[in-house]
Parts: sequence; structure tokens; C-alpha cells
Amino acid sequence: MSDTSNGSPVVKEIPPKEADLSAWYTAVCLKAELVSYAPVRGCVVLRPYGYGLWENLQRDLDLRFKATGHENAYFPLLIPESLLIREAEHVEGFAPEVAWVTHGGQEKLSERLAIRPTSEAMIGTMYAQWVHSHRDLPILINQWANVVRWEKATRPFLRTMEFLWQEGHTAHASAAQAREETLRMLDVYRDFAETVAAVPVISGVKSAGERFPGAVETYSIEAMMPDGKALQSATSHDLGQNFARAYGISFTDVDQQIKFAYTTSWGMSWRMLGAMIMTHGDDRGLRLPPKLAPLEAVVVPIVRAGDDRAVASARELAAHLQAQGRRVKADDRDESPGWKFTEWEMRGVPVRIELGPKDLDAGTVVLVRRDKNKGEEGAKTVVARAALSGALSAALDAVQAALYEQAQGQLARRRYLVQERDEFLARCRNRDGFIEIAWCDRPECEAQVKAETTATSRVLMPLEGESPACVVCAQPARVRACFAQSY
RNA sequence: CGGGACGUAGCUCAGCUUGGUAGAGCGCUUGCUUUGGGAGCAAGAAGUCGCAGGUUCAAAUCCUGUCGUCCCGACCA
Repeated sequence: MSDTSNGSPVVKEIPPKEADLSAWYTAVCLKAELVSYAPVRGCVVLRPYGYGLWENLQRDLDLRFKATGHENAYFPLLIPESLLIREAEHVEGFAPEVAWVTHGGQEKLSERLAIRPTSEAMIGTMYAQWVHSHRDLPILINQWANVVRWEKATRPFLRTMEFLWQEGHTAHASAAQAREETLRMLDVYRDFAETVAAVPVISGVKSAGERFPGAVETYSIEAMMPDGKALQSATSHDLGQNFARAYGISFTDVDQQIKFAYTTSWGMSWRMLGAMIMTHGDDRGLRLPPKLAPLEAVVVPIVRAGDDRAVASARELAAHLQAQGRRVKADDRDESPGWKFTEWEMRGVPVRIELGPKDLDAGTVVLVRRDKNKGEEGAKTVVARAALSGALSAALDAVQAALYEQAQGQLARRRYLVQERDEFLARCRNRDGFIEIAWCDRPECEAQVKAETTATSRVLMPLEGESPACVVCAQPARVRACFAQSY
């Protein structure tokens, strides 16, 4: 997928992806103008092109939330300490990462206010006020918000101190309904990742050690990055009655008994964009899936001396496509065509439409797909201008499909089902990818693996007839576990 | 939070060892010629050397502190 036709990088600030994924990733995020570092440690500015990605993610995911019966609302950023500490495990889990507001103006506050690291405490408190009867349930609310977590090591999208996400919070009358909701939203995330971000994932339940603080069960979708590390891309938590007890969400049921509600929470952040960037990018820069790309196509006019038809024609073409709802623009800047080609490839635009004198004479345009290498079969096609709309649509679909297919191949190559303890530990240490084994599901065993390899279980799945002994410790196996080093 | 590296023009970096007038390439501005894979020529503009102290006649250069970025680890959902 990468351009290795000549030794030097196309965009000199972007090192080869293979050589140093970290350096490649940071360079691409900055060069493609997705983000800039802000004058605050660990925070980034999401620039218009990066925000365009986020808006497209938001729009698609939001439709899916609405389609599953949820409504949006907004809750306060600041959470009184006394509320946050109500759920013991929850506080303990988040304590190291909470930022505190201690002063208002010159005046010291009588109670510290946490800047939300997540909103279970705030939303739980409100749900307690709103829920009295089984008739008030379920409550199905989502909020799009920013949160702050005091992180020590940060990277654009993957881990920043402040980040954008959505957090869904629901309350139900029964454990079964809460579990159903948790799994439903997990599947929404899985489908979104695969069909929109074109990032294949594995999904499943988390081990006890990897569970959200305060949850009964945590589920996640996990993507595999090119360096063999897993990237948790969304989570869905069945909170049982833990938070309902802590925050007093109770209701009178049909049997006239007062019961605690069952709650869930689920979230996807802009980290998903990081997964997408790392999964699809190549040595020329970003490759964006059409469904998320801020620009689906860019029209590059090619001017020739004494022939200035191309610019006007490109503008007209772009306007025509925009009228059909396409995210397209004409690049009429005073730069050479080659410069624009490189620029838009680096920024990941899925399709380029070239429009030069030859095309103008012939009534054609040239379509170039970003997912293909230069000179590769099908990379460039000449289409009649009258057929452009359909051809563009087909090309976008093809790019979307090809990116997913390539990513699926990468994932498949990094999945290993292992029977031997030594091979398991070696592959974990070696960062080979998802290493799957029959596993005992004991915290002590996981701690042992982590100490020896720094890998942890990412998700657990049902056993599929593997040997009944844990590959690590030989105790009875209860699940199939997928181990990996992770971001 | 520990180990390592780095902050000099918009970008990539040289200069620092051995203190003495702020440098290069790319980019930028203007003009002309160009334009189907990062164009050419000419002229021009542009830097409190991350920040704050200290040593010194003199600091980008030496010392201390601090802020930030990157890499490796620890922590983390």
C-alpha cells in the first residue's frame, strides 16, 4: 500500500510509516492539518479539517443513537467532589486522572469541583430525581461532550488531556434490559467502526482487571494497529445497580416494591479517528474512508498557456457535484497541479478529479483513487463528463470497500490462535497482534502475563472447543481470551 | 512519574565542543515565464535563538531552574 517507488518520501516531513509508526502518525496529524498542538500540555486544537472528520463521525453515530431510541441532552462540566466519591470503585479508578477546580476568582471553594472525567456521577444524580416509577423507565440519553483526564503521556487523538466524545447513559427497570442495551450499543459501535470508519474490530467482554471502575461488565471493540498494538475504540458498560445504589436511582415497580434501576453507559471518542488514521494511512499520508472524509473529492484544474478554460470548468463541475450533495471542492489556488496532487493525497481525499485541456476537448475527466498506488491498475480512469456523477459515486464506494478489505487483511494477519504457553508469551512480548488462547479468566493469571510480557487481555469470547486447560497456567479454561499489548 | 533526546525564520535543520555582527535549504511576498506528479528566473521580507534567572566586558553558545515536544518504560480505560 505504500509508495516505495523511489527512496525519498513524497512529503519530506512525513517519514515512512513502516520505519517509525509513532513519528509517521504525529507528522501526518500535523501536516494534514487535522490538529495543532495548543499552548497547554497534552491538549490539541482540532483544526477545521480534523473537525470535519469529527462532524461526520458525529452525524453518522448520532443517527444510529436516534434510531435506537436515544435523545441528546447536556449535563454540567463541573462535578462536586461529594457526588463523585459516592461510588467507591469509580472514584478510586479515576482519582489519578481527575482535574480539580479549587477557586472561583480569588475565593477558595468550600468544596472542590471535578472537571468531568466521565459523567456517571452527574447523570446518575439527575436520574435519581427524574425516576420514581417503572413508568419513567427506560431513560435513554446521550450527550456529546468534552471530558478531561490528567494524562501523563499524550498523543493526538489517541490520548489527550481533553477530548471529545459521546457518552450514552441509560436506566432500565431490569437487569436483562440493561444488558440488552449494553450489547445493542456495542454492536452499534462495531457496525459503525466497520462500515463507516472502515476499521475492522474484534469485540467482546473485558476481564475483571480491565473493567470500567464500578461496572458489572465492560464490553469493547478493539482495533489492531500496524505495530501490533490493540487500540480500544469504544466501550459499553453494564453498570448493574452499582451506580443506581450510589446515586439513589430507585423506582416503584409494578409489584409495588421499591427497586434500584439498572444503568448502562457507553462511549466513543475522537480516539476512533486515531484508529482510522493509523489503520489506513500510507507513506504518502492519510487515506480517509469516503464516509468520514471532509472532502469526498477534489477537482484539480490543469491550466495550459493560452488556455484558461480549466479553472472555470473545475468550479462549475464542483458546484454541480455539490448540488447533488457531494462534499467536493475545486482547488483553484495558484499552485502547480503536481503540488496539489501531492497535497490532497497527503490529506487523504479519497478521489481526485483531474480536469485539463485534453479533457475539456474530449468532454471527459480523469478520476484518481487515493487507495491505489500510482500506476496501479484502476488507479486512474477517464470518464465522460456526463457519466461523472455515477462514476464518482462508484469510485467512492470502491475506495470505502477497498480500505476496509485491506484493513481486514491486516487484522487477519495479526490474529494468532495459540496452544502453547511459550509461543503465547513470546508472541505477546513480540507485539505480534491479537494472541488468542483458551484462558482461565483469573486476575492473578492475567497479572502474571502482564508482568512477563506487558500484554493484557483485550476481550474475552466464548470457548470454541479449545483445550479445556488454560494455556498460561493449566488451570481449567473458561473463555477464549484475546491478549495484546495496547495503546 | 522514571530513563533518553530535542526546542534557533512558517517548515527541516546548521551554528554551541573552543562565548565576540543570526545562517542554509524549502516555504512566504512581488514580477515575468510556467502548469497532466511538489515548476524556472529575478528581486524582497522574515528570527525577543522556548521562557526565567545566573556567570561574563560580551551568551544561541557556559551554569541553574522552568515550560513544551518526541522516543522507551511505568501508570491509565
